[in-house]
Amino acid sequence: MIEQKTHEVTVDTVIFTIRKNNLEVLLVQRGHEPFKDKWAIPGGFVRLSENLDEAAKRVLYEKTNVKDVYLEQLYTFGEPERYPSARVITVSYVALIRSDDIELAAEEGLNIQQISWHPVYKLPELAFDHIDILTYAIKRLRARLEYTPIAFQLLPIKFTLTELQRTYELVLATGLDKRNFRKKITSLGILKEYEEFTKESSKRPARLYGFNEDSIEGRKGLMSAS
Amino acid sequence: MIEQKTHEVTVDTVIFTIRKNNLEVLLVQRGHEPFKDKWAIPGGFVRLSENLDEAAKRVLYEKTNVKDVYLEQLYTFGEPERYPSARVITVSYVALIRSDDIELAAEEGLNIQQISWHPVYKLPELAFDHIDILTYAIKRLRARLEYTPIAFQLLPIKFTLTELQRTYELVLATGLDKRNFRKKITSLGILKEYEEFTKESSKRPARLYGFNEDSIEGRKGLMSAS
DNA sequence: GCAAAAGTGTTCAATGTACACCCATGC
DNA sequence: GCATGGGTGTACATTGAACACTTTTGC
Repeated sequence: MIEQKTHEVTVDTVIFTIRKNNLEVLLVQRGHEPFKDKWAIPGGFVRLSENLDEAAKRVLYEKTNVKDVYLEQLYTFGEPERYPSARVITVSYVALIRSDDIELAAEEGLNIQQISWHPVYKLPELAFDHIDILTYAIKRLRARLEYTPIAFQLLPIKFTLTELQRTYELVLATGLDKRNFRKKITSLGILKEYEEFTKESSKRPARLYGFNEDSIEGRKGLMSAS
Repeated sequence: MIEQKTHEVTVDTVIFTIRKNNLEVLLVQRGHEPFKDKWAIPGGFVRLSENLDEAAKRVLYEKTNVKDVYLEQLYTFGEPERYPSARVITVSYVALIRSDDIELAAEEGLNIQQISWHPVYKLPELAFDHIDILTYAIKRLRARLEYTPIAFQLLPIKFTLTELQRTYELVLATGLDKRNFRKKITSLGILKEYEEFTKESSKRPARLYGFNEDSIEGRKGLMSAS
């Protein structure tokens, strides 16, 4: 690589959602070199006036028009050669959003870029070292899910226990026992029952639940495969 | 703050050891402004030719003359005002070293700096946002200790079970039951027994143990308070 | 009345926790 | 012989895992 005077600092945000019965991630298709036409995790330069979290939030908002979502710093990648012809250090983030909140932004600028969702278990070829970032993001997401009530961030405000279980199964890529799942999740005191039921389905209506905001932090582990 | 063209990127490494029956951290006393005379976590700028881990290793080696120690990236701090008059983003690391390996380096340069160990539960006033970094480092260290066989990194190659337990207790800041501790730790298959015993003590000799390198990764949780 | 998803309990195994006494040594 | 830290086992409680049938609805 060419030696130069400064580092560039970017944030890259891995944005997950549950969509079409899949765990999906938002990617942008690059409109120019390097890695033209390859897919990349949305990111951008950190402005001098903003902190890292703010930069990640800004990128997220620019791409999806959502604010106030779950956002967590993941890891900082800084191999000298990770970016061709410049020293770019990237601070990666993980974000979780509810798919019904989303309104995807068209990418401004000269080259019209594709921006779209991809199932995490069936990814296209990615630019830079983004496959490493994404792999690590999935690992972190799984670890978080087993410790903290984070799945709610991926679901609508009101959801059924079956939908919640499905979310766990999609993220953990495993099957879970229905009775054990319900026993465990209800014993945590993080759910509130609504006196409402699903209607649309042509089957037995399911009770709707929500996340109990009071019950903050520090819970014990969840789930194991069945 | 003054707007400027680039970010600076540093690494700061929180170096822990067990010393004098304490969990201690290595700090340098600053010889100049800003924060003259305040204590700081050892750090340095990331060179353009090295990756982040290499930068952290270099800093560690410069201060302590040790190599090949446990080193893990912690978190990246990037508040615009965290550093006066410049935008400095720091990638923090945690390192664990065996106190008997250490040979503290005198700091080169114009101002002679103090470099010394401090008990983590009795710290001096720190420069910048270093108290935040250190607080987070302790949190991470505790979490790691409960999941992975990391305590060995803080002990001599050969150690007694009492020393190992003491290490857990110092890091977790809690008391542990001797029998339960021994039952648990020996059941993990990560220890090897030596046919050697302590001699120096004026009490009953204790068997020495070592870390079994074969038993790699992915173990279950450890310990809880008694 | 039947197809389809919702809902519900018990048994067993594994793990965690509490707890007290004898042992080997140096002095 | 005594002071000091080393070393050991059992009973109970909690948690996790396996497993199958009844209920409610729309058609």
